[in-house]
Amino acid sequence: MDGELLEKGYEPQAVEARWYDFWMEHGCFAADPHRPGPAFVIVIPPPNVTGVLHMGHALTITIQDALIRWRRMCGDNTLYLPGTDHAGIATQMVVERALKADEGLSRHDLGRGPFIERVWQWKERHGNRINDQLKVLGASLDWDRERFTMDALLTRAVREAFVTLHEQGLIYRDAKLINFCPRCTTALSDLEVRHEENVAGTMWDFAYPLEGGGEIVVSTTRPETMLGDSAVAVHPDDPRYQALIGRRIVHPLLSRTFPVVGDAILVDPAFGTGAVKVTPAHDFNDFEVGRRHGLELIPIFDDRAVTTAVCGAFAGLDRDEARVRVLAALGEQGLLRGERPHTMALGRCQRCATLLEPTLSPQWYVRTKPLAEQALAAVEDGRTTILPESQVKVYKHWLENIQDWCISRQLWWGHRIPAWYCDGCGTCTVTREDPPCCPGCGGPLRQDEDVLDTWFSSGLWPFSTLGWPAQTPELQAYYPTTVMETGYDILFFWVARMMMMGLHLVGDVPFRRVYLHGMIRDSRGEKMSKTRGNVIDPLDLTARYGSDALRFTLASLAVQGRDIKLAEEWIAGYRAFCNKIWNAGRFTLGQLAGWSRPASPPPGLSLADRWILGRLERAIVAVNEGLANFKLNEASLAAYHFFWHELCDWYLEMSKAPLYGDDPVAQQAARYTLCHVLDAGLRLLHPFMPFLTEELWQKLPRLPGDPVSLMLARFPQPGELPLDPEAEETVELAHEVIGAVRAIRSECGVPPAARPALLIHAPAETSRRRLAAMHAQIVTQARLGSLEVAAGGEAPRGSAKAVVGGTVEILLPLLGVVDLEVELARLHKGIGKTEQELAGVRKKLGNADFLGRAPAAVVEKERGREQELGETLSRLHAGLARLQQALG
RNA sequence: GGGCGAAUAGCUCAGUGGGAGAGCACCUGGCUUACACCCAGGGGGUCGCAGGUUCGAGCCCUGUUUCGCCCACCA
Repeated sequence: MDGELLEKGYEPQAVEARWYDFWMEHGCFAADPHRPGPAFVIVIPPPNVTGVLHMGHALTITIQDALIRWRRMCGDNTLYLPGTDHAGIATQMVVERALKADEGLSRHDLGRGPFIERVWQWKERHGNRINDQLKVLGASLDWDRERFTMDALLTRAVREAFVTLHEQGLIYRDAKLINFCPRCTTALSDLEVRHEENVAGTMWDFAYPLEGGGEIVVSTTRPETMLGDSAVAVHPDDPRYQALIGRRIVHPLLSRTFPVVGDAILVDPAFGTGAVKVTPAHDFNDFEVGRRHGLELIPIFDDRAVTTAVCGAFAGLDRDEARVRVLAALGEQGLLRGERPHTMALGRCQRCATLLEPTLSPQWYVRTKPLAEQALAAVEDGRTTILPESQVKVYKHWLENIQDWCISRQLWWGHRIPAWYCDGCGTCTVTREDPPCCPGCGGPLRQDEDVLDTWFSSGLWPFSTLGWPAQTPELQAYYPTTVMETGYDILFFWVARMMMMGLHLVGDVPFRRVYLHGMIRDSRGEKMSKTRGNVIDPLDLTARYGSDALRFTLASLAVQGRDIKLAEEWIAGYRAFCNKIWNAGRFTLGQLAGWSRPASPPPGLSLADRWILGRLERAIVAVNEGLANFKLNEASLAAYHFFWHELCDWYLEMSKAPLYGDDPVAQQAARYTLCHVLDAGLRLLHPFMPFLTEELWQKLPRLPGDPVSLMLARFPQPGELPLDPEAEETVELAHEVIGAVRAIRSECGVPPAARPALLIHAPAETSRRRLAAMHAQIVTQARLGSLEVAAGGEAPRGSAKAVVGGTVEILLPLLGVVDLEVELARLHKGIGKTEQELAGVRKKLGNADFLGRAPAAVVEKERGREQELGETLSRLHAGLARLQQALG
């Protein structure tokens, strides 16, 4: 010990700044696939390269890093692998915006190649900001293994996956209806559609004239799509319309005709007019009707949802204009039959909120059914388990009803689809290596313009990052990974797809365990969003409270399956806890200055020493169990409770007597214990607050063989400390006595400076022995002038009374010190409470059914309570009588 | 239309069959030589509602109300 003094108050900024580089320099994060020991692997859910740290990241990092640090300290061969996602559409939009703002150019002005070059430049300059932010949080990631989904290595994996699936017939190209965003001008998968419910809209009725006279009235929320109608459907059994099936309708605004068809699947005769206009090229249901009846597909919108030439006089209009003009034209012709308010559901673009247009377009798809079956089986047979368990149902339901996955996007930034078309012979070539010419006719080729859905490459992440398709040592040592920790919001987007891809391509599950954390909300439970203005910035919090406090807060609030309502007061509270730890460290280091730490316990451990070691053992069990079961709240709170309310509140105070005293044996024992429990406490807390614990641990006296960093030190394991029930009972008794005296002092208003004489009557010899052993501690902690313990006798006149454990009487003389009336009221209250409790117990014991059917142990326990409460009560009554005597 | 979750102290939440808990807030008293980011003491709850199972229910079952989320192609 160099005698260096700590600052009085804890300043997280200074402490937290100094350790990350230290850990890096000493290679503390580095994984080695050849190392012995069970593997424990977490690959980070890759944040977007464009991303800035938000609360969700802070939570995910807190949980993952706590698990990784814990297992690393337990001796596992850990790998925590970092990396980022190229995030196709998001990144492209960011760079496009910057391009527009800085140079007034669109991506089309630049052209594809130069634009992609710009995105790379942007990524190099601004892209990895989030990595530095992860370091601020203390994430113990192995940066030498950092990956990016567009790296050459991962691009190779994407190519391998695509070609393999294509060869197996699991990737195909087809022209069908797809959700298309007219603003992003790209197709989207079903998952990227944001469903908006209960939108206030309008339902219009209008009449279609029938060829040869008559009309049929249809209802619609999208009148403009009538420009693309190719049928009106009615129910085949509907007597109103049966006769009309097969007749033709004359399009009132365009020069064409189309039929009335009977379709029992689409049409509900009870809804609206019972006749439905059919637009096969812009509605998913109508598309199916079109297939069933061989109807014409008439796309009326281009990829920006502007009406095309087929709309004749209505060409060149956006969707809203087209609606207005069509309604006007129908009105002029006297065909409008009414309108009414109607609530409906709409699909919007997840990214830009634009109303999606179902559009007919050729896209690439993954045939998901066979993949989903494997993913389902792996969860059913337990190769992968999902926590919280409630999410298993959600996972299964989605996979059981899965639709084919549209993986092509009309973007520039992303993995280009490895398909080449020959305009000469019309073939499509999909290969691992770029083909120089058409393998069919030798003619020139053009590559598919589209890129892959970002989630396609994300789906390969657990193995592409480990070198797949090459059989690397990493893949062999670390696949399947151990835990996939992420938010439940991307269960379908990501988790389910990794399961499908990993099982199919690598042949084993990508992870043994899925742990899905909840969403972070504001203190009122609302989603954080820029528009609401309720976003809490984790970096702002770390700046003001420290990363340790933020991490500890998130860990303590992380209850399985629940969203987290985050209020700043929590963080402030755990900031105070950091200060508490700091000061406990300060005290300890002050006491241990110049002391050399023995490797094994010295003789003469006091009761207090043995007691705190017992409490430590229980904390060790709870923290390990909590972490093992992904109950971070239980683990962190167990460590918190031990450190503050057992170590600081009681042990530190009790240790002062031997530490300050002149008995060298007692002093040595106290120093040893103090050092040991603080060390162990820091280890238990380290997964949650890595910086502060490292700072203090580094200053503690070292043992030979100690590693360079706390993060490499051994995590306390259950069963290494002997339990000492006698010490625990003795100290607990003393605590109860001290608590009773303090309560009397406080409630009766005994002046703080007063040092009253305490008399204890304890009929049991065991109690007297225990109290004698704790004599000095009781005197100090209860601030007494003297303490006398006797088997029994007369209570001093005018004393306050409390009873501990049924028979131990606490007698504190108050005559002439305070108003005895106050004590009288206090006693009455205590008696009332005890009576109430006793009545409850007696009621139970008076029930024959309870005696007959409850387990013997439970009955025995209640009998014990009855006796203790009864004894307490009679002693309190005696005290009351005596007090009334003194008053009367 | 299905599925899921929540409802416990003023607030935020733990507590999966036997004595209602934590943190914050509140009240009282204390600058006691680690810490006022602290210490000690205290007040405060018919555990959403109604039934049921059980010797015993905050916890299990049924129904119900309110709130939230997810999934779903009703014009």
